Amino acid sequence: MELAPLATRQCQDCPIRTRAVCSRCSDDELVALEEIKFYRTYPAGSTIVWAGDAMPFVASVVSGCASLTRSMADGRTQMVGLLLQSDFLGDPSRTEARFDVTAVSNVLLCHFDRERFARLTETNAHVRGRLLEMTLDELDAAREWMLLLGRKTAQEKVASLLVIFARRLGQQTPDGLQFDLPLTREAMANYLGLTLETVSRQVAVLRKTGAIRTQGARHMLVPDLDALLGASGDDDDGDVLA
Amino acid sequence: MELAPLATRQCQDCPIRTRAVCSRCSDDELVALEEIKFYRTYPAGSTIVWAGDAMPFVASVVSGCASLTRSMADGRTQMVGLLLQSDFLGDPSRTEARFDVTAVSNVLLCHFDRERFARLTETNAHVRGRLLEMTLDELDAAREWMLLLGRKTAQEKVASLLVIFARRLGQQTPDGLQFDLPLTREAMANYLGLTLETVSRQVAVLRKTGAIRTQGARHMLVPDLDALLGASGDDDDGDVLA
DNA sequence: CGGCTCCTTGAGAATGGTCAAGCTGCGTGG
DNA sequence: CCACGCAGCTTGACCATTCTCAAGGAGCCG
Repeated sequence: MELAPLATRQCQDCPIRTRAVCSRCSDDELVALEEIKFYRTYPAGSTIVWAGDAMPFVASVVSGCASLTRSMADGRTQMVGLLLQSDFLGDPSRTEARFDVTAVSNVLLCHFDRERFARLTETNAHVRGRLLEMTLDELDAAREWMLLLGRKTAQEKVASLLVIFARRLGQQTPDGLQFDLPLTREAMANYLGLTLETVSRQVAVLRKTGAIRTQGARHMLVPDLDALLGASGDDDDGDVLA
Repeated sequence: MELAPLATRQCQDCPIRTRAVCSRCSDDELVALEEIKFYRTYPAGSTIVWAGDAMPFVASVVSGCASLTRSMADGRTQMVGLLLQSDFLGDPSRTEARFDVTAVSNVLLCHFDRERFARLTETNAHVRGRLLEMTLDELDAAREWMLLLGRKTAQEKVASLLVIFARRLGQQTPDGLQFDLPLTREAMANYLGLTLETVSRQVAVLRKTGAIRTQGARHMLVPDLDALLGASGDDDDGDVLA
């Protein structure tokens, strides 16, 4: 994974160059960003920030998968966002994190000092425009997720999540779309507003009805995405997730 | 309510001048906005846009209350946003509405032609900056709401909603905070991911425990906001709603 | 005084949660 | 190289919260 030492990586070679917050920048704008950026890796399971902590940076996800979660005093927790490659973390104008951010898999972040980044957005229309666009997309995705949380059955919830992963991570094979689940049953439950037992049972049901086939707990094969979509309650493809 | 004929209203006199998307604009920037704005009223219950419709405008809510809802094919619906005074409706870069927008009470909107507004945000840093800020706030609120939908009990959900209204609409009186609910039981249910019967029963429970007093179905008195907050499951005030 | 819409309340059903036991796969250390 | 231990997963039995269906009350307007 470490193609070049992190400290010397150039923006031009960046794998998320075309999709991240910097995607519209010209070469000389990149130079300004390059000056305030720094990379850091987080091992799977580690916490990137705690809700309420000072948030000295914003960042782009270069690789890996991180989750945003919100918890109640008695321990109930809800995942409120999933950050994948090229997604943006943080709010330039907010000094405190509002959610726990956790590395689900090993994560590589491209950080920017928050204050300097905020000042840069004052003058750099490309960054600010792209950030606005990404934020609006995330807002739509969050609202779509509210429909799932408020109105879908356990069966539909699990099917919906599998559809998302099938679309974003799935490899086409003769037998159908194949992928490895990045989340544990517990993390899935936290995303779906269910218990891990219910998730496990509903995966079993989907397997019995033939909507999916499995190899171990994590490896999934979707022979017919439309069948799975049917089980998800999304008639047409009202798309979900940032 | 109609202090001056709508067509002649000046931005300087606007009740939402200090909080809306235009709040940071200088006087000459307002002139540019004034040129592309137009007012329109929507009676309570009417639909402002349907999901999937062309969206030729964006707008600020000058007065009243509107809801964003998302529905499934079989009729299950979930409210995904509530727009109150000074909130912004629409996405300058999106040509189609992604949600049904409905007037809950009589609503007055200050519209801007979407394309011309989008062009204006290219050059006007104050508008774009404020829009980004408002969008990030809404994203936070949507995520807070996901915790409610996914993890709170019916009791906590109803209490949480009443806390929001008490804070945003409540008038302080010797007996406590007083306000009129802008939503029907059904609309509350659609916001909370419950049925209207469950909402009705939980309001009854809150009345019996003394957390609220009522006069008719809609008028509420909250003698002790902290007691209601306790019932909402928010220990400290992890704030909700934009 | 109807005839609405909105709200309340009850009885029974069902979805999903809780508690509990045991399985699987993997890494570590004897 | 095998045994142990642990994290993650599955499955079962039972239970509780919330939903569904149903009937009726309150307030408002014509």
